[in-house]
Amino acid sequence: MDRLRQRADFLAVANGARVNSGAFVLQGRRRDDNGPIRIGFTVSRKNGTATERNRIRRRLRELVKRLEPVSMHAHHDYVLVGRRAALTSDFAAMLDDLRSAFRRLERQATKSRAPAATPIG
RNA sequence: UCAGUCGGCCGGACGGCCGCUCCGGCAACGGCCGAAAGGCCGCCGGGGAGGAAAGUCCGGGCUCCCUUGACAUGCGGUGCCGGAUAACGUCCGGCGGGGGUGACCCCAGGGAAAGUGCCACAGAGAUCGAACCGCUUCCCCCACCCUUCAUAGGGGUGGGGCGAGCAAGGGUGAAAAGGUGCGGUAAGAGCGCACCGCGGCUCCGGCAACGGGGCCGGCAUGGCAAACCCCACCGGGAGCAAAACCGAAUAGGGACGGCACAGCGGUCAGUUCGCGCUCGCGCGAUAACACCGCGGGGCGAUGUCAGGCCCGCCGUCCGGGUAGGUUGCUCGAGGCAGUGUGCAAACAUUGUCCCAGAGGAAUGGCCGUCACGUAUCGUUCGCCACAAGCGGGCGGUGCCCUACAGAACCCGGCUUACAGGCUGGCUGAUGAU
RNA sequence: GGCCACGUGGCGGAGUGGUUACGCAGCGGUCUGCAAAACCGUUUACUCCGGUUCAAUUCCGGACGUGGCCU
Repeated sequence: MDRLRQRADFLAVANGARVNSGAFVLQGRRRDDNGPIRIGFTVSRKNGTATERNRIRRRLRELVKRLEPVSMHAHHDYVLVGRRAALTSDFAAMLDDLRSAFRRLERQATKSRAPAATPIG
């Protein structure tokens, strides 16, 4: 699993499907190549000072690490947008939220996109 | 003991599980790629946020641009004196002014007798000083009183007017032209005197800012320069998203080659071709270059008008350059300890250490134990006759489970934020000896 | 990360060392059968903390906030 680093990639994922949750927003997009899963994190200036933003991003990163890899699909890009609630929310509860968010994202993707784009993995 | 003041330092500790990043090792082991050199993953060892990393307010290094140097002008900054420093608006020592009983704190603290400007309202007057009320007085007029039997005359008191003198007092104001006291005068006034203040000259101390003394001047010179300005000193501009190297895709530029000939109308055309017949006339068609007219798209900071310039497709090569990558990137005016010089800031020297280098951005996530703090409950001890109250110890529980805050090229400062704790000097008050 | 600019009523927006215009909005009134429009009156402000000055929204320093540019 790679990290998303280019600005263009982030913008592309932002146009894909999205799912809101209490502490974060999950965005996802299928890529048309054979690369690995890539995930990026976005925490904007509105969420607090640099220290608080760092902490939000680290907790989100830890969530993804703990997540079962089955939840994510190969050659997809994902972006987690941090919210201020991620600073103080209970860690186990956030993990459950992330699992359900991935399931909802998958349903949304199959529904909104052309039927040819069947989920893989 | 209480209150205060000025510094210095720290800013959780230990452990478990799972991770991130950089450097080194791959001599050994496992896996993958590769013909090999070797690379990657696992593995082993080590490093991994701050006192402010912050604000970006100053000063440097470094890089590019410009001048390719010096001076002047302009613009910006600094501003008691001396020192420290690579430099500074920083720091240290001193001077002056202000505040505090004191330790100590605060001050952009050069020039207002070079010039210009401003000083609202109020007030008579706000800057080559002034005279509203007022004070004094010569003369004139009026009223009353005294003198006289009465008038005149004379004297007195009060009021008014003109002129002269004055600036004490009142009033206005942030500020009114030295202040206080005594003398002096018609009333007053530096008019005279003493002290204080101010200015000039001079002597002494000090590198200097400045301080102390003497003599002289009767006093002139209101404030604002964080208003313009004058004087002295300093400063070229931009910033690591600087800059250097490598370098896709797309568009565009240049060269070469190939393919096309491509807006419409006219001229070209008294041409050429075809047809007809009354045989020199009629009808129809007529390419390119070039020229003319009309028109389409694009271009100049904008609008209108006029004018100008440019205009197709494919391939190969060349140069610039974007995304992206690599470098810049951490050994430095470096930290710690000792010694010496100096009141100090600091400097010199010796020894020792290597101490973050990320790049949508690592240094973490989840827990446990302990310490600290705080709230509350229980218990116990001291002060007290008891109670209440105050203070302390122990235990349980809850909260915070730590404040402010996250390197982004690197240093020296300043400023701002900060739970809690440790520690040193000094001052005042009170008590005891 | 770096470099700039700006903070004036509820909103927009001038201005200046001496009691802050103007427009819209709000409130009250006149007019009207009731409204609208018009007219009259009226409430509300210089981001905060220090300094200079007799006096600061203005000048100086600091803090906080907002916006823009390089990317």
